[in-house]
Amino acid sequence: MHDVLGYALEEALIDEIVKVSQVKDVLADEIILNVGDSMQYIPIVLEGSIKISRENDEGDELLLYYIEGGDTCAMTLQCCVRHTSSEIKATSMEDSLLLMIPVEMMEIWMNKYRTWREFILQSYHTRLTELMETVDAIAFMRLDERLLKYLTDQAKLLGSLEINHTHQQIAEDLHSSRVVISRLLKQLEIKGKIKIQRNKIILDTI
DNA sequence: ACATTAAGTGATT
DNA sequence: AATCACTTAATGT
Repeated sequence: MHDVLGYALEEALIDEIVKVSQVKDVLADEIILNVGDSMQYIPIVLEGSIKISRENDEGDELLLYYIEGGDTCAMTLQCCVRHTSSEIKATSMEDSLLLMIPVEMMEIWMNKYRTWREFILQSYHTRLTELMETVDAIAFMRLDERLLKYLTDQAKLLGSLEINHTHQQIAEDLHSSRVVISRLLKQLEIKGKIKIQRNKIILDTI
């Protein structure tokens, strides 16, 4: 744990974190938090990666951003502090390790530890920056560009050039339809940017 | 061998 | 770029 958080947080705080929080194992593609759920814990990703997406009542989805090692989710913090239910859905992208911190510690540590305040503010900032990046992508990029960005982002995050998703899953993340994604992927394959296999897409470079 | 699920295709809006 | 209707291919039992 020290390797992920130690650089940012002071010793006394880390000691407290160890005392009150618990570690949770999640498997790949597990839904950690659904829209409407409420949170008793602030999760911090120790290992692995989490995907944060928006979802409406019809089940339409849109990927917002990812959370990696050492990061926490701004939206979750928000819904913890205000005791409202979640506006977002969190899904693990691979087997991951989460550090679950009881909500009530949030306020106490905000007053007590400067490094905790900075950690939380920093987290808000990076989440907001990432969110703007995806807004840009949706507003200004053509779908084929967005798709390629999606693929390279996944590859970077999972540290693998192979992406084990069906066209359907990709379509859901990008809020498009399966046929459209299939066709765009075919075009990318013809251009030599990717190779397509069943349940799998391979890029030759990031 | 058969059923199920993923991916490809042509036509239409 | 989305949707429909249909085909083909891959995979599990």
